[in-house]
Amino acid sequence: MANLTLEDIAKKAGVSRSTVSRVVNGHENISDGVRQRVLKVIKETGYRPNSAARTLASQRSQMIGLVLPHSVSLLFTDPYFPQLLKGISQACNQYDYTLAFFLVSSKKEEEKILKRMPNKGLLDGVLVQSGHHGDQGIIGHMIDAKIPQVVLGRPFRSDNVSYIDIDNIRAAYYAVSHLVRLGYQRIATITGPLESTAGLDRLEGYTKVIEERGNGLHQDLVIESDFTELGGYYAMEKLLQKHPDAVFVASDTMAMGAIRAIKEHNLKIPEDIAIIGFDDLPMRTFTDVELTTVRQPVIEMGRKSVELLLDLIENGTQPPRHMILDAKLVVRATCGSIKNARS
Amino acid sequence: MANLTLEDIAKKAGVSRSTVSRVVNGHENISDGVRQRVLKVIKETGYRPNSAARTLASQRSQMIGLVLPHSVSLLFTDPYFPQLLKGISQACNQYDYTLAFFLVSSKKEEEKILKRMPNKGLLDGVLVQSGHHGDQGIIGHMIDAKIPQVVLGRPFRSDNVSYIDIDNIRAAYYAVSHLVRLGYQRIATITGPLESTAGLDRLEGYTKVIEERGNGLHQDLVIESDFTELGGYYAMEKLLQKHPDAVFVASDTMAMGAIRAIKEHNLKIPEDIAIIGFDDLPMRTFTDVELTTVRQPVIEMGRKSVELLLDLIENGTQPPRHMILDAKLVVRATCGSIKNARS
DNA sequence: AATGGTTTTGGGAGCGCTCTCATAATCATA
DNA sequence: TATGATTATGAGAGCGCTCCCAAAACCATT
Repeated sequence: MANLTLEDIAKKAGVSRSTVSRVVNGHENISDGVRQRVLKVIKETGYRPNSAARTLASQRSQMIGLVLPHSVSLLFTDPYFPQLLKGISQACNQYDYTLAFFLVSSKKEEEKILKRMPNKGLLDGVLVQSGHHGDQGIIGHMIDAKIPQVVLGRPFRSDNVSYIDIDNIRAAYYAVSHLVRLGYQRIATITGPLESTAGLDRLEGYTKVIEERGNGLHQDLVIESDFTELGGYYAMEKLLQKHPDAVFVASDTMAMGAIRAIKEHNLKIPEDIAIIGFDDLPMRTFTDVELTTVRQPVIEMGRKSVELLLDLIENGTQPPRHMILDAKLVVRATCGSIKNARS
Repeated sequence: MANLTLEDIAKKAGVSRSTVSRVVNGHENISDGVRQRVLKVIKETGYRPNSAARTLASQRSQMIGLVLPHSVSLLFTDPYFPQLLKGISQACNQYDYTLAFFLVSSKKEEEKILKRMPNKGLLDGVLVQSGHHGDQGIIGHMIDAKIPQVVLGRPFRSDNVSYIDIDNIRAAYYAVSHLVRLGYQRIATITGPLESTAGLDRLEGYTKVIEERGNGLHQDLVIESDFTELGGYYAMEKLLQKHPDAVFVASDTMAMGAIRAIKEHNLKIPEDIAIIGFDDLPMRTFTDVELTTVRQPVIEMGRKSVELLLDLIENGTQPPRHMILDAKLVVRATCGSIKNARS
């Protein structure tokens, strides 16, 4: 009963190995009688095909990798990742692919992983979380190794690579416009790290609105931070000295830190300072803040990235494709209402 | 340059396939000259061994699976999982194993995954997150398929399975004892789901302390919940009617909910109600609460579980092993001090 | 120089599957 | 019933590696 092979099943069913293979893989042109007989033997014996042999013969592993580079491993406790993983997992399960997970927590690990990954017969393709300068190494490595690849988040050099992302510039533009529309005058921003495209683009959206408004862009209302709660806290501490009446914070996690700083100064949200975040993570799981924020469709992004990658695997790498998903502003309590802003 | 095989390298280096294989796998008894020559060719050509062929020939995939069953997929946004994943990943990287990730988000997915996983040549072993009744199916499946397995968290039937966990009874006992020592009189508890061993054991630790104290166990100070923030919130809402002066909450996430409820009633922590949580998750990333809690060594648990599994894979499954790690009480602000409790 | 022991190398037989090609069975049509 | 077209099945050649066994090369003895 231990480890049956196709050949064993074939013998028991009185057919050839090829025929059993056809049944297992659901090919056509099998007479019904034979199929039933083979299926019966398979069920009785509990036969499971050997994945490695399959991979070797077919040159397809039915497995894709997800790489979270060093630059994001620090942020890994952010609820963004469980969501992403959920979307990716669901798609993998749906399409019968196995997901190999690579969390790179140090430069040393990166080397090891990069050595192991391009092995033929291991992965059919990879998803790489990106957005940071430091990730170009991994992305380039995959290109060199000719492994089909989809990058999550626009990478810095995107001309020869497929990626999926939202339009961060537009989303930020829309969020900040909302603050303008509500009548806020001194609108500040806490940005993500500016070695990330997300950080850069969200700042660009902000800048665009402020410049269009025509009152001029105050550099001291712009503070770069790092997508962490603590970073948001310190950035807000500094910002409070400049007395903004609204802040566009480039991530929900940083927004939590900013809110903590504001509360410590006994200021009220949104009465004294309005806040808009970015991500729409399930923060309410941990806090009671009704954060106005930009919703990133994280789970959907995970799903779509898998679908895009599988398409790339099936149909060759043709010109790289760029998939931009919609983000939308979710208005809750922290941005205040028009009435409030005017009073 | 495309896909070189051992044979190609052998030809280029003027040796046999076997010799190249020996060099690649770091075997001994290779003359230095030959080794250098082969290594040089490998470097020049960028040769990478074919994983599938290796697996097929050696009957080892160097890959382990991590299964998060349906019962935990709902809790997956809990920061517990990123931490666990981090520990597991690090160990996998260290020992040159690849991690296959299976998040089961529905019964239907479970079937598919269980069909795929026991394939020979896919996984050398699996880690199964557990603690719930519902997971016995998956655990049993692995036993039947004779796949080496380590369960994360004591499963309900643990006699024929290896697992790793902390001593939840002792940890809870210790935490509640601390509250007693501080002088609290009406100590309540919000439990985890009682179809989980963790929920059950933490309640048992609580019960033991209360009974030993001799004032009797008040059933209305015990409320079962579900490890979510919202669950903690509602449980606390109910509990507040019974006027406890301290609450042992069986998870940090629930504690956050409980704290939210307490604040809404304008009660002070710890002056009016003391709180002890469980997990020591990086909650301070999201809130400013200085939560007294029981630290689970989650990352270490991840690491150790991999080591245990690899040991099982190497040395056969012998009698199942049970590894119990230490948890310890981390005293912060929410449990109050002796002074405070007496005043 | 012959003997026996130790390293180092090569050859071959799989591992269990897929996939093409050839053959056999079946069917429809004249 | 013979003919060709169609469908169902089998045989064989790999996929690229590991690992055992035998042969060759090397080494130190006597």
